[in-house]
Amino acid sequence: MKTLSSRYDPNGSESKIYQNWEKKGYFNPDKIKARSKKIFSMVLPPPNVTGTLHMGHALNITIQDALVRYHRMKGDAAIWIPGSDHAGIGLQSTLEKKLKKDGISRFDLGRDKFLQKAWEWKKLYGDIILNQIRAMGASCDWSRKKFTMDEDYVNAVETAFIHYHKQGWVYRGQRVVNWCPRCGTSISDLETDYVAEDSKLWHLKYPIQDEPGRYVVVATTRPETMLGDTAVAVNPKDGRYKNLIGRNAILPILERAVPIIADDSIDIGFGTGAVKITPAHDLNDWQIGQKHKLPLISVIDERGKINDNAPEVYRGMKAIEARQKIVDDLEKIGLVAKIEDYEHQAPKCSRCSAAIQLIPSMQWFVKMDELAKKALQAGKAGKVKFHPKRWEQVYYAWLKEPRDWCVSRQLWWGQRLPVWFCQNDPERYFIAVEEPKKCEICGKCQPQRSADVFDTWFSSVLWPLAVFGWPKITKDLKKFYPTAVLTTGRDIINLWVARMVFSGMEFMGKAPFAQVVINAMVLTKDGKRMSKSLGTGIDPMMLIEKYGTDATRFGLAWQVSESQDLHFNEDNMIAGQKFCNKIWNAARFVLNQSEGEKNIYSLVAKPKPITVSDKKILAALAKIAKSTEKNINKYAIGAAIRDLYDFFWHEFCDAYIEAAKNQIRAAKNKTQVQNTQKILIYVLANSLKLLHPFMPFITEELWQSMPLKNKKDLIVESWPKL
RNA sequence: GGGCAGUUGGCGCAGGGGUAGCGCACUACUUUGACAUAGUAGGGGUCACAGGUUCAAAUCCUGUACUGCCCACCA
Repeated sequence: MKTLSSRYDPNGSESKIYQNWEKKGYFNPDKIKARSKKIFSMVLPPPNVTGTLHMGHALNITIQDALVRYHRMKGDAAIWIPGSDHAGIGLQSTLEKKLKKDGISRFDLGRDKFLQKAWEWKKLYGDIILNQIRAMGASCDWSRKKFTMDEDYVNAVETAFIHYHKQGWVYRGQRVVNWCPRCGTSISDLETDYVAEDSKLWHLKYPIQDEPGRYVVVATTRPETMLGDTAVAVNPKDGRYKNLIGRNAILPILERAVPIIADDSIDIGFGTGAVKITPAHDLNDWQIGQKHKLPLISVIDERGKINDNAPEVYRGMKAIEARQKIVDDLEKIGLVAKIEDYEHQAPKCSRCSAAIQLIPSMQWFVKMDELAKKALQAGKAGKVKFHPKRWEQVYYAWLKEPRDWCVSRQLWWGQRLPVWFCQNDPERYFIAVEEPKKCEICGKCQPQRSADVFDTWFSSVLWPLAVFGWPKITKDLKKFYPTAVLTTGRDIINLWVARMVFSGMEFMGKAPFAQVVINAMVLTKDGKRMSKSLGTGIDPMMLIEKYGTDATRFGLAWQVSESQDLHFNEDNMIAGQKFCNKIWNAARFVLNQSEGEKNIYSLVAKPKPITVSDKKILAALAKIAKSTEKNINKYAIGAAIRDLYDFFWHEFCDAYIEAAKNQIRAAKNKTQVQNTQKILIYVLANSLKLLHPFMPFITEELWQSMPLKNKKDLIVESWPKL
């Protein structure tokens, strides 16, 4: 083994080893013979093609790859499907930001040209991402990779929508939605971040009609919405206002009369106990408006500006500008009773951070009642289990009271709704996948397809079905659905996981995965969120170049514990690098012992211990094999790798290898020497197997040099049974 | 406002009713035929705080403080 240098260098060998695995088809279970009847299937949560992979992805890939490699070695038909997500609003807003730097808006380009640019972006980043996944050593089946806008995937999306439509769960309606004026689209509650902002609570005096000098004082954080007020509401139990109920207040400036109504939902203790009601621009007010049949006066448009329903002086102003002007104008006429400092939770677009406006808008919805019930039942029946268990609370909390799902977005990048509007009667529409030859409404016109696209998640939630060919009942779908385990971040339990469960239940009658593993979140060393914009992000590729893939994977896995977020520390990659070196050199020593001898040892027969050290190391090996398996089955990969480290470094290298040197020196005959050598080979070989799921490259490389009989590549070797 | 986590040596973390552990960093010695990205030996912690249960608490219970995350339409 003179060819092995005393330092392990990952850079030369990793990509060659990966190519060899891929070439031999090991990632595709159709190409290798399963040794067990079990099937282990998994889908990679598809990364967004918005940018490159981050440490969170790296951790997730490390964990998943360890799982799939373990099961492959167990002899299961193991499959792991890779792919990527078109990330509707995410990519569109990223691309628009980039265009803006060149002074171009998407409207300057037009839909077709913009989409062309989006596809170029997708190609560029999609390829980068796929190469990153490879560099991580991920043993996923590239022959089956998917993208959420592949032709067959779009078909799956449309099929799902039409199915919901046939069930009567799809409806179109005007609702107050979160609207991002920058992205120009509705966004969901889940895409809205609330940011604490120092603001004011303005107490405004609304004169009572026919009673000069009397006022009702309302408290608001958004005075500009006063332009669209259609009522003032008080709690019916509130003694202060009892005699005002049923009368009218006059909106100042506008001189418009609005009724004073009673509603139980009003909190007597907050502000003044009287609330201005703006059904068009507030969710709560919308509901009150529905209940009391109040008119809807929209005063803010889709660009976040005051529209023509407002007095001329305010028209065209941004909402925030109008706010100041209205307060000034009211102060001039003495109708501001009080201004309090107030910390307001201001809604922001989670994609672009623009201030969200609530505006009424025509959108498409999917009713959640039946679907949420299915996901809830799947959980309660134990068909979907969370690790750690406590995350199921998040899942249940949301499913208990889900809002109907607004599935339409006013974006360009995405799958378009299969909805067609009649040109002669634009309020009427029908649903069809293919471009219709004639209008199903009037029979004459050439109907126009809706410009809306689906919410990104509408397609993402079909991932575990669509990657296997659904809606076609393919061989893959039959064989690999449902998957075994989903590993993902806690931030998308509701957005993605819960909805995948009901999609699977609805379309396949089975939950799409039995286990959900919620990974630790990778934070900076100081516990801050890693983000490119803050400059706190770390590129996993940089670590791979610096330390090698195995060391990077080791460093990540080493830091993982079940319950904790992970404060990323690069020192752990150094530990990984050192560990690789340790494995390398231990192997060098062991292989030197058997120099010149090839293909002589068999792992089938366990060697006989002679000395106390022999006994100890064989017992320790049996123990670590058992605990590693147990840890993997519990998804405790951090515990698994930490125990393996201790075993290999301390019990094998520090204790046994040192003892072996003495044993060989002190041996009375050749048999005794050979027995020690045999144990060294045996323990090393099995250690390489146990380490392989976590550190695939160095273990495979060393395995190639092992003097073993009937050896296969390590990736498809059998998991040790000791 | 509700919920969930965390608080253990300088840093990052594991453990978990009965002499406090790991990696990195630190100190001393060692280039001996696997490895100086190493070995041997060592220094360093009243396990956030206050009560309680117990023969025994870092570990279980209650409360407090701080940190972080999630959920929620409080105008």
